[in-house]
Amino acid sequence: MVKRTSEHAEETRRAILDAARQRFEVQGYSATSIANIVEAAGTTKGALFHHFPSKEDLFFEIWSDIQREMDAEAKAAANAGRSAEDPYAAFLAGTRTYFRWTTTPAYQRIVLVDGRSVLGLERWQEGDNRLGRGTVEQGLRYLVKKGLIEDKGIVPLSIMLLNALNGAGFALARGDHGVTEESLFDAFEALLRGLR
Amino acid sequence: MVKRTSEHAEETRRAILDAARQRFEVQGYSATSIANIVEAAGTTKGALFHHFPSKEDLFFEIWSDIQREMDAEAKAAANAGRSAEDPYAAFLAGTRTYFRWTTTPAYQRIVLVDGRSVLGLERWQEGDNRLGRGTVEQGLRYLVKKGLIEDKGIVPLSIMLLNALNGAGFALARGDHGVTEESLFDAFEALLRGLR
DNA sequence: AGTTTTACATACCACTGGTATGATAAGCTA
DNA sequence: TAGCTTATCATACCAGTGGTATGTAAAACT
Repeated sequence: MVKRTSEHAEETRRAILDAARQRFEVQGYSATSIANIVEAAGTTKGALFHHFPSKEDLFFEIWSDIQREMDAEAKAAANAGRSAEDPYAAFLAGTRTYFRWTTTPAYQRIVLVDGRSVLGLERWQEGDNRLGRGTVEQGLRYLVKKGLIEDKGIVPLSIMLLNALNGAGFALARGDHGVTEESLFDAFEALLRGLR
Repeated sequence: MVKRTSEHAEETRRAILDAARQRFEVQGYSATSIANIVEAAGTTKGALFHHFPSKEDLFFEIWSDIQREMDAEAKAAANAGRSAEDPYAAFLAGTRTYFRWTTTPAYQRIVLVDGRSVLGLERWQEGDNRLGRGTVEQGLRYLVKKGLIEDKGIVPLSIMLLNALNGAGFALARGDHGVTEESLFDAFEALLRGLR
């Protein structure tokens, strides 16, 4: 006998989201079937398609969740990292948090690898601009205000710095020869401070 | 009546590669079915699976071809761009060629988007290191030799610069607000020259 | 001339994401 | 409370997928 209260429906929804997130993270999107997900979630295809219009939409919701979590954490780190002595400190604290995220399997697999191919350019751009990049841009504007960076080309700069960190995260996770978290972040800091 | 000479076999193989490359470029990997490819190539599944062990292997061969073409062109541009006055010139010429490639649908869709998810981390890393990044590293070492850059952290730097260009290519292709080829490459040049 | 190998073509297979249809409990209205 | 609607699933089914097994004719080789 199955319950049909709205609270229980929310439980089902969460179970599906959690199971899918875990599978997407370790197996990737295409290797994870709907049957896989509902089995792990202890429910059926009917429930999944009742709560989500398609596998792609389910993925998008998980993708958005992760992006939001990352963004909130990075912003918090930036705020906590403010320093009277070094105006770069807040920005660097935020980017370091982001960098750490790019080394996690969840962020790599779901956001950086599969996100690009599953969601089209359009939705990817939307989320990308609103979250990660917007935060970097904000940080750069602060540095401009402090007179540490020229104010032309902030958008191009934010694009490049963010992607530089993405690549660094992968290199670290792959264990590329001759890279450590510190050496990577040192290089990033050198790039940033070189702009003065 | 079908010919069975080895030359004709090579034609068939090429027809499959060409058809697949075109479809992968405009539709992406997962939206392109084997049936699609063999229809466009004017042959059958039997022929495709005779020449390629799997759809993934077929993709890998196309991916490798594109990477090689790009790398050869970038190296040629770097050689042609050498200048007695500006030691950065050769490096910038090479990276600009790479940047142009990152704005093409073929490179974006096949190498930067689908390549990451279709091939695993392993094969992706292998190709990435051997081609694109190796070339950047080589260029950076030259700048070090000229005394323009500190010699610590060349590997991290090459990782970041290459990925910075990747992101720039996407931003340009997507028509992100406030980005042009020149503004992007100016920002890149600023990052590089800031390392002095 | 006879045998093996190459180069396909065709028929099938388990499985995929998605849909249509049921079914039952909860909520809502009169 | 009776009767109707809606939310929440469950099940049966579908066209299409990548891949395999089998068939077949031409070429190459002995």
